Amino acid sequence: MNAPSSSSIAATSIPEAFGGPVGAPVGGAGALREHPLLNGLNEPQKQAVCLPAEHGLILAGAGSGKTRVLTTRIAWLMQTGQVSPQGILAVTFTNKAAREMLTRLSAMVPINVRSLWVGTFHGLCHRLLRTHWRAARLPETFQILDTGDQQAAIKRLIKAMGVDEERFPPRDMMHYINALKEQGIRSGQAEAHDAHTRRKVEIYAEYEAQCQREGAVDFAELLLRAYELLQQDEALRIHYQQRFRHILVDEFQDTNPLQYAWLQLLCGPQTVIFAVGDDDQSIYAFRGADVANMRAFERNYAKGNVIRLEQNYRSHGNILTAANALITNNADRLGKNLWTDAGEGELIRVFQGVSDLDEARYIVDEIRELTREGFSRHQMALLYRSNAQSRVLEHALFQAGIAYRVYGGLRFFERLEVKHALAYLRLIANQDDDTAFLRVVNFPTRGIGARSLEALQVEARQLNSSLYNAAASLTGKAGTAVSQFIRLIEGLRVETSGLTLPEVIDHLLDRSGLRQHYQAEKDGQDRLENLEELVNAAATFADDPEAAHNIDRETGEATSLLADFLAHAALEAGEHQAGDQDEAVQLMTVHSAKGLEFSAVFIVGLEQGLFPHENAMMARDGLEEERRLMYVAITRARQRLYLCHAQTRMLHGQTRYCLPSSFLDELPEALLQRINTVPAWSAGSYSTGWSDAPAVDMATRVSARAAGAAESAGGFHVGQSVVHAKFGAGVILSAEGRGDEARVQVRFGQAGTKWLALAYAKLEAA
DNA sequence: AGGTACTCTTTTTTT
DNA sequence: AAGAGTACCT
Repeated sequence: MNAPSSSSIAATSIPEAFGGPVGAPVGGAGALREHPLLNGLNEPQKQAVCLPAEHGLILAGAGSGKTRVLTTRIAWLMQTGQVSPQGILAVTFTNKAAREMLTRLSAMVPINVRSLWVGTFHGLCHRLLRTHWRAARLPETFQILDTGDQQAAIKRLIKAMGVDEERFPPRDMMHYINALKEQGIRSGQAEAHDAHTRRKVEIYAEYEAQCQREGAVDFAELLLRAYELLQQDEALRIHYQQRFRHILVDEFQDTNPLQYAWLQLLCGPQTVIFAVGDDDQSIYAFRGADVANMRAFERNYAKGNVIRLEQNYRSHGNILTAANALITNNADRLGKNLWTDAGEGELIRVFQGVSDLDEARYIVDEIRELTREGFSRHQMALLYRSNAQSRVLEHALFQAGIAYRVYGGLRFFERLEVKHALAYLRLIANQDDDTAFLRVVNFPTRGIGARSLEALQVEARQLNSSLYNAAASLTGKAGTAVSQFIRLIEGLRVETSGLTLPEVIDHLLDRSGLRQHYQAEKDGQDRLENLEELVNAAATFADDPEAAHNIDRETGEATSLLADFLAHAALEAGEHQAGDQDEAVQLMTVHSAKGLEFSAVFIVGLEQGLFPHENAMMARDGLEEERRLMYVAITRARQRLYLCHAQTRMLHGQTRYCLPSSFLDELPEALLQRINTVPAWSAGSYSTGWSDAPAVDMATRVSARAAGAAESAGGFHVGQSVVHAKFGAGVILSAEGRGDEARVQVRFGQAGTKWLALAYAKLEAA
C-alpha cells in the first residue's frame, strides 16, 4: 500500500531545534552522552538511547534490555530538551507493555506522563477516532466490536443475506475480512476472480454497511479508519505529523502492513522513528504480522542506521548457544548473535517420556527437586505449544498438591455474564447497536422468541433502521414483550442519567433481571461474583483520573465516561483473573510467554506434529515461524532448561505415536544432558528414579496391546521406531494383515504417513 | 421456551 | 476428550 506522497517516503531528517546537524558523529553529542540516565547501560544500549535525530532500527535480541532502552530513550529525549512530552508517540502491541513503559518512565523522569501518547496501536487509533469522530464519519457513540461480537455480527448478516453458512462459514469470513482490512483493502478494492470470492466480497461490502449503520467498529476497522482519516484529511495529518517529533515503536516485527502504513502517514518531514524489534521473535505472522516491515523500514527509513543489542542479561551460556544454533537454521534473517558473560551454566536437560502422563510425572518430580534446590515456584514455567496440553499437566500438578497458575483462557470482559451486562450498557449508550440488542433482548428470557425477532428484522430492513428503532416503532401493535423491553431500556436511560458509572451498572443489574437470574441459577454463584466485580471494575475505572481522561474531547462527561468504559472493556479484555498465588508454577503457551523470563523452564511436548505443529506446515515459511517460536521458548530460561517429549500422547481422544521434534536435532549434542534413553517400547516403565504413584498408565497399556497379535506383524509392532531406506526414521502407527499381506502404517518425519507392505518395504527396527 | 441428544471440530492470540 | 453449536423433542 502506498501512503500519500506527501508523507510516505523517508524524507531526510531535518535537524531538530536542539539536535545538531543530522548524522553528526556520535562523539558530537558527547555532552549528552554523559547524562545520568545512561548509567549502567552498555555501549550499544547507550548508542541506541542517544541516537541522533534520525530514523533508526534497533535489533534487540531476547533479554538484551529492549524495554529499558526504549524507555530510557524517551526519558533522555525529554530531559535533554530535545522534545516535549507532547511530541512523543510510543506504540506497543499490548496494554501491558504500554503500562510497563509508563511505569518505568515515571520512575525515571518527574513528568506528567499523561501528556505523552503511549499505547497500543488500537488504543491510539481509538483515541484518534473518538477525538475526530465527525471527520472519520462515525457516530459519536460508536462502539467497538470484539472478536466475538464481530463474528456474531457476520453470522447475523450471512443469515439475513440468505447465504449458505456451510459454504461461507462466519469464522472464515471474519478472517477474510480482517485479513483484507489489515492490508488496507476495502470491499470496493478487493480482487475477485471467481464466483465464490465475488460472493465473499459482497458479504464484506454488506458487513461494512451494517457496521456503519450500527455504529460498530471492529478491531481492524479501528486501524483502517484511523489510517483513512489521516490519509484523507490533510490538515489533520499535518497537524499530527508536526506534533509527533519522535515515534517509538516496540515489537516492530509484529506490525502488519496497515500498522506500518499508519506509521508512515504519521511520519512527517520532521518526525523521527525509532523502531525496536527482533526478527527472530516474530511469531505472529499467522495473524497478519509481516517481518518484511523490518527490512522495508531499514531500507527506506533507517538506511543502515541499525544498532544491534546482542548482549543478553538473562540466560546462561549454554542456553544461548542452543538458541543461536537453532535459529541459524532460518534463512533470511537480519542477523544477530546473542552472547553473555554469565558463564556456560548447566547443560540442557532432555527428557523422553513413554507417554504424556509420564512426561507430566517427570515434571512434577523435577519441580519438587527444583524446590529443594531453592528455586521458587513462580520462577518455574511450563511452556507448551497448544493450550490443550495444559490439562495433563494441571492434573498431575493438582494431584501432587503443587500450586500452579494457568495463563490464557477466558478473560474477564469476555465472560458471558459480563458481556450481557455490558450489552445493556451499550444499548444505553447507542441504541443502534444491534449486536448488543440481540444479545440481551431475550436475556434473561422475557418471552421474545425467534418469531418476534424475525418480524423485527424484517421491519428493520424495511425501515432501514436498527432493531431497536424498529421495535420502538412497532411498539403499539407488536405485543407487550418487545415493547416492554424497549420501555426497560428507555427506563434505564432515564433512571441512570444522574448516577455514577458503578451505580448505573448496579442499577442495571437489578432492573434487567440479570442479578435475579443468576441468583436463581444453580451454578450462578461465580457469575454473580463476576457481575459484582464488574461494578467494582467500573468504580476503579471512574476513580482513575488517568483512565478517565484518556481521551481529550470536549463533550459532556457522564456520557463520555460511559463510552470510555465500554471502550476500555473492549480494548483491554481484562487481566486474566485475580487470585494470583505467589508461589505458583506458571503454565502458558509459548506465545504468551514472549517477553517473560523464568529461572527454570520446561518446554513440553517437543514432538513432530505438535511442536513444530503440523498445521503450521501449510503456511508459507511455517516451519521457520515454528522455529522462531522454539527460539522464543528457549530464551525464556535464565538458568535451567528442560526439553521434554513423549512417545505417545492423547490427542483428540486417541493415542498418538510421536517422533521427537526435529528441533531437538538442531541443538548441539554437547549442550544436552539426556536424562534417560528409553529403548523404544521396552516393557513397562522407564529409567529415571521415579518413586511414587503406581504406573498403570498409557505406557503399560500400550505395551500390552502392542504385544498382542492383532497389532503386530512380521516382527514389528505398533509404536515401534523403524527406519526406512528412503523415508528415514518413523513410528509404526498401526498394522494389518498377515504373512505376505502384512502392512504397517508408519509416520515418518519428512515423508508423512505411509502404508508399507512388509514384503516389499525394507523396514528395519531403529 | 427449555432441555437433551447428536455432530463437529480441534494452533498459536492481542486488540 | 471435551466443548461448542445445532437440531429436535417435549
